[in-house]
Amino acid sequence: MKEFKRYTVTTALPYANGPIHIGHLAGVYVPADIYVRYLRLKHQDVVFIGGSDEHGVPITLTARKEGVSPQKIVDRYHNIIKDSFEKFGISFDIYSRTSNKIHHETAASFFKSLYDKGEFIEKTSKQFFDDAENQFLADRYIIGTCPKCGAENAYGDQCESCGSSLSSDELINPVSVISGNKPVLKETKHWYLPLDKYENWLKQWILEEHKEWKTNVYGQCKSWLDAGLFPRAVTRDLNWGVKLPIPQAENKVLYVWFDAPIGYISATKELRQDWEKYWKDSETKLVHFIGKDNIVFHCIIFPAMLKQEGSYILPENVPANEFLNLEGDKISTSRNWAVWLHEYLEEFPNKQDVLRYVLCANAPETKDSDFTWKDFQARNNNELVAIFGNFVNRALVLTHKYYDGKLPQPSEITQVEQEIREEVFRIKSSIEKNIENYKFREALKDFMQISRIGNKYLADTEPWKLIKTNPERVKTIMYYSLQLCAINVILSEVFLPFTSLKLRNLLNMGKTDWEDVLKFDLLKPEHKINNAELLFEIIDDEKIEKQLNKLEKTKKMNELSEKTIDPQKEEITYDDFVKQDIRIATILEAEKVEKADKLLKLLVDTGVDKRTIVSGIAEYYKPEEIIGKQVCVLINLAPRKLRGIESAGMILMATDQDGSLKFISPEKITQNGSVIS
RNA sequence: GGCGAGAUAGCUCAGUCGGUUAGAGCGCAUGAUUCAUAAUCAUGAGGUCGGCGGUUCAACCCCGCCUCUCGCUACCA
Repeated sequence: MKEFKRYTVTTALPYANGPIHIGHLAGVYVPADIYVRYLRLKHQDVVFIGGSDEHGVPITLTARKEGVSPQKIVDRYHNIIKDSFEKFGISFDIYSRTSNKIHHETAASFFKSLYDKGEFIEKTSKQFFDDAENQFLADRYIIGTCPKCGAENAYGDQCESCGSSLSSDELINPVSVISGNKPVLKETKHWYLPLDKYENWLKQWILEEHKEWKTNVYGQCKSWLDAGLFPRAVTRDLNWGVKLPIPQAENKVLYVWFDAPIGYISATKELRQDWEKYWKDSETKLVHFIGKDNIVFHCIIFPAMLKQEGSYILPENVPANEFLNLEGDKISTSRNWAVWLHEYLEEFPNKQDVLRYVLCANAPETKDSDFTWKDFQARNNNELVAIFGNFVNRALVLTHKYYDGKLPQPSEITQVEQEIREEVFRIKSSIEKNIENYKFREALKDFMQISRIGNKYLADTEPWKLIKTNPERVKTIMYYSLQLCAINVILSEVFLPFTSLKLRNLLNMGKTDWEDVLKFDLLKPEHKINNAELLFEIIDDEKIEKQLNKLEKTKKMNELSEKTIDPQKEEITYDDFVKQDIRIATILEAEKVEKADKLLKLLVDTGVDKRTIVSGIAEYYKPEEIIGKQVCVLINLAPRKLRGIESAGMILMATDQDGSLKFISPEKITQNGSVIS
């Protein structure tokens, strides 16, 4: 293992288009915070970097919707997010933002240095342009009729009605969101990062030199690298973002994925004059904490940028987590299926550590995991209250009862105490090993083991009985119990910072560092401790019910909104309608199209002729069960090649509420070629 | 269709290099206990390690095929 002099730890920049929820915390910020708190306790030189990602199209859309400037939007969410992190004790050295001047300068000069080296490819392509507003339109700025489900108001990149991903040139009747005008195609120039050129060294660096990365991360990278990389545009036509520092690039900004990771560097710059040693010295260990959606950016694209720039180090590890579900369903911002941090803070005041504990204990380290309120309650009541809180309380209460709150002078040590010392030694090194290998769930279990040992110690030795027969022995027992509490102060500083502080105050304990864990004299005889106070309180069913009801309500709201029927489209004339030549036809043959999940190749008798039509219905109909079926076919639609097969027409389908497709068939057998009007 | 990750106790998850009887926490059952927030401690029940085949003296682990879940990707007129 290579030894490092210092650490640069970054966390994915949350997108400032909404508040943050437990998924963010569990996947990225809690693990990163544990890692960093641990390093600090070991007196390592570390910078812990976070910040808001404030550019990109969705923010401009929110701004437009609300009729305010994008800066207004990001100011709002940046503050909410920053506040949530602070209140949860995520101990960033700096929480910055990409709308800062220093970031704009850093990102622009990063681009410039790659540009000057000739790293980019320039390409001209045609994109939609709004004449009235005199600007190019991102996919998200174009709406139109979805070519798949016919819903209006589909975005240029995705139809929210049927969920299919689109590209803006597919939309029927595209309209500019900004002016309402029909956009025109116009040439525009962009700069591309030729990732394909870096394939060789990326393969060597990841696949050969970083086999120790988590399997999910390594596998995902291998998948991308094996598939082959392609040049990727680093610029966009937009006026919200980092302006290009080159001439003839009016109204062009850096693509948000290019500027966001540079935000880590800008924030470090903002934090420290000597920032360069955290980014350019090979004795620095760079670690990116992210969610699995970000793997390709942090393992392939950002490293490519850093390496080609020339002066930067590459990440040593990218411990990406999977996703956290909520009560069995995917967390979704747009469907409001989430536990928002700012709401939790209000509804569970002073219980930050409970959530930190639950999210760490059940973190999606190796696969998606599920947050349930029942589990939250159980872990609080059965683990934090019953094991940790209870042990500390027992030790404190007994000390007050027998010794008026002063540590007794221990007498002889027995085999039991010797074994406890050995266990603590073992636990400490296990926590170290687990944290250093990003196994925070295991490390947290190790930590709880201290209190389990304590509870067993008390149950086995029964000081409340011995006090009558062997008071000298009790002194040793209580002394050792309190030392275990003191050890908990140090260990919990990593996982449960608020509780750690509270316990430290209860014990009247001074400064400590990580290695003190092995000392069994952190508290000296005669040392006075404060009155016992509970570290955690039981969470009753009522509180949990309340949360479940809240989610139930959200579910009902969503169902209601999903049941809304698309509004009627704009009026057309009879002439418009009769342009479509729709006929009754019979399916003669049907087979699956190879290497396509959704496609069936059909031979239909339209009455006019027999023709081949490729249709995206394979998920809903098996080829053998539809032969002989009569359907409606739009026969004068311009033919188009699909997967290499010429498709002449379109089978009309009804899209049901769940997105499934159903044939429109005549009620009785009807002559093929019959006109539908 | 291609690729990646996963499937182990009722629940949530560990399982190193192939090696004796597959582990933990929670939950459950029984007992002990009363210092402690009905908390604690001990003991126990509970497993075809997703399915089928193969390699091997020996497979949760390696290989092949299949099923299901999640993700990336192609495809959608």
